[in-house]
Amino acid sequence: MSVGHTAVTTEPLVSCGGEHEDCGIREVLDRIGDKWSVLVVVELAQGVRRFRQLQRAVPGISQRMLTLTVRRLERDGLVRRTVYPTIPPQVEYELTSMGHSLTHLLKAMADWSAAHREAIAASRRTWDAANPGSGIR
Amino acid sequence: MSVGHTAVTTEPLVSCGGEHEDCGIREVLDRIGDKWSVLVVVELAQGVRRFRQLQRAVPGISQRMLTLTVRRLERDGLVRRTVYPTIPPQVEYELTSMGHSLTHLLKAMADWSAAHREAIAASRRTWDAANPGSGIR
DNA sequence: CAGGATCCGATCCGATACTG
DNA sequence: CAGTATCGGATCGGATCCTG
Repeated sequence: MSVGHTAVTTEPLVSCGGEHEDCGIREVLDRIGDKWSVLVVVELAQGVRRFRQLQRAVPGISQRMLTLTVRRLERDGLVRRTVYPTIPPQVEYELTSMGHSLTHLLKAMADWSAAHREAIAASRRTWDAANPGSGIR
Repeated sequence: MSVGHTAVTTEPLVSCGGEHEDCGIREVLDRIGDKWSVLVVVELAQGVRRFRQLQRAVPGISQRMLTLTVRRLERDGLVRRTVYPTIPPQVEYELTSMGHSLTHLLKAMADWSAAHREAIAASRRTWDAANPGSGIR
């Protein structure tokens, strides 16, 4: 029963394939849901980058995390790593075609975020005011 | 090392707004990038659910995590929680309109995952074979 | 420059016990 | 049924030091 509100109930059209429990959503999040991956991918969407260049472009990331992040992206086939045996060493990172396809998904996330950021922030303020000291965040 | 088509470079068209560092992507991931949120949302996309019903529908989730997950979703305005003061207590959870809009994004994630799952798995196998004992995963 | 190795605190999450 | 409270292990990520 609808509770007065709009409740258009426009047919889910969502979820996975019916009664199937999980789609591949968790797999995507396991891959890019960490703290830095999407930021690195977004920067690489601009073009080829070297290691230090990436680190400067992603404020706050440590060498350790940049290394780990870029290694995982390479392992998944989203990023191509090219080493030039020069002195000092030079390493270039760039998105693969699969990496580029991912940026379309990131664009969709950015759009959704922009569209609902205000509403979410407002909902949080309301909820926090109604539930003081709940410990939730 | 080029795999198939190399560098079509179809113009990023991606990223955020130019030189702007971060879009809202990280905000989205901070919200639904945790272990259980998307699974709960996907289940709620099917319709109204009670607490135990949700827990049974999402295999492996503990009461604690279900409570925390559903509370955060409620706080963000993605889920509406309705309490019926009966004995035993009855609580219903359902997606808000904003929650339903999120399912479209989840659909996009599921589609991308399905389209690239094989390629990613293959890339991992190749990488793991070429980098034994790297510790990366 | 581009990392590898190590230490360590913060956080996440599962298991368990208890409550109205 | 629908939670709350507490404990502890596992993982994540930051800081630092070292190397070719």
